[in-house]
Amino acid sequence: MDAFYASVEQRRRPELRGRPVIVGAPGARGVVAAASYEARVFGIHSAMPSARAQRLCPHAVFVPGDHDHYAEVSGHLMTIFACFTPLVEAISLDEAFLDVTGSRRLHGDGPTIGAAIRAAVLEQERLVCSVGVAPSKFIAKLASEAAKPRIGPRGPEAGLGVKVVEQADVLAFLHPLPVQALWGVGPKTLEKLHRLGVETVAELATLDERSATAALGAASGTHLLRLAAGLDDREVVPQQRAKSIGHEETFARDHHELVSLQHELVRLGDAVAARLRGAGMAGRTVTIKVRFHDFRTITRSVTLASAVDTGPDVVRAARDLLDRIDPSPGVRLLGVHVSQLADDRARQLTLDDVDAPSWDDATGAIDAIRARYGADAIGPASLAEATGIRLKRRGDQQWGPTDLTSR
DNA sequence: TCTGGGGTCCTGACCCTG
DNA sequence: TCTGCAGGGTCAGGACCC
Repeated sequence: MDAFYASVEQRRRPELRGRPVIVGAPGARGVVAAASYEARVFGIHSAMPSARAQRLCPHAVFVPGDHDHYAEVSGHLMTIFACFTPLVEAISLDEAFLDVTGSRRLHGDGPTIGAAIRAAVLEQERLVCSVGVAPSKFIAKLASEAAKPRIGPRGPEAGLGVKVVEQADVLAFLHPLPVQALWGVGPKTLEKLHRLGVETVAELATLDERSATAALGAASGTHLLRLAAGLDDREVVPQQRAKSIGHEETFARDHHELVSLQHELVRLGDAVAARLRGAGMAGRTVTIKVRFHDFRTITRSVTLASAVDTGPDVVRAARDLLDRIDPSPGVRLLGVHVSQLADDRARQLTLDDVDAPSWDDATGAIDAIRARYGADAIGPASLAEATGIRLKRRGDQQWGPTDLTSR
């Protein structure tokens, strides 16, 4: 999808159409989640600090993110895609790979299907998307980038909409691209490649395997060499299961004391546990992430004897890890993640589970109350302060703190 | 100039076990 | 009983993606 979050906001608020729109949190610690093409004219792009975006375009409209709504729209899009093939692999809310090999008899060749998908998305969702048609996932991804609108000297310019790269044209398409176009080449890898004198994909393709793996590591080096040669045999895999679930939050003000961090930990841990139960999963490894004032980031994890999915269990494990951290330099971010996920029916019972009533009974009741009255209707007693309970949940502002005075 | 949040994957160090 | 080794699991950090 093109500028997905911003386009969705412009769709539901017509007064924003044609104006520079930035989805994200304004303020010192916010970043841009998405920018409309009108905002991109000013050099604004996603992941840019909001403060800088505001300087570049003071009249841009900042819109707080609404993850729940984007997820709902994403569901509609995936339903459209599924009309063309059952092999749909969603890679984010606004991108998906479709294997249409078996759909050609019914719907036509790749370019025909690509054009039909664009038309269906425009007609049913009033949103614009770009399609890459190619023999492999990674070339299709690059082709879709090439099909997107771009910023010209006179503002946003329409893109191709559908870009087709036939098997015979793969190398001609791929090799002139800058090496950072490859998936897996970020700032660090780019720096290493530049040290080897590699600027383009063609130059990477001429590198011998020993030099590549020595500079980039065995897995990364081999992988990038294959991509540079146009080789990618990864299949489209529908409905991949999540491997971890977590929440993290940057605070409007740094925390210097363990007590206040413990409160945040309860809030985050309870939210993660609720999502685990919502997904019907439980996890064995609990990880906390702490980012200090100077941006130094550490993680601490523990693997439990059995998988957990209740707030108290997740928080207990996370709190043991947090208690070993010295927050006095100032903590700007705290996160709680659970991994090594398994179906919660596979959860192993412990002696604690024999006692009645169990936390299973309580969490079932908590989930039922939240389903009926909202996520804030019930929460851990330790959070019920004078300010009231405020639970972190998916759909909350996700791109930075909203209010520098709220905490 | 200041760097979010939700993820995945890889690497290396370390420990335990056979 | 001690030592060396290989393999697997855990832990921590880093890089990358959208």
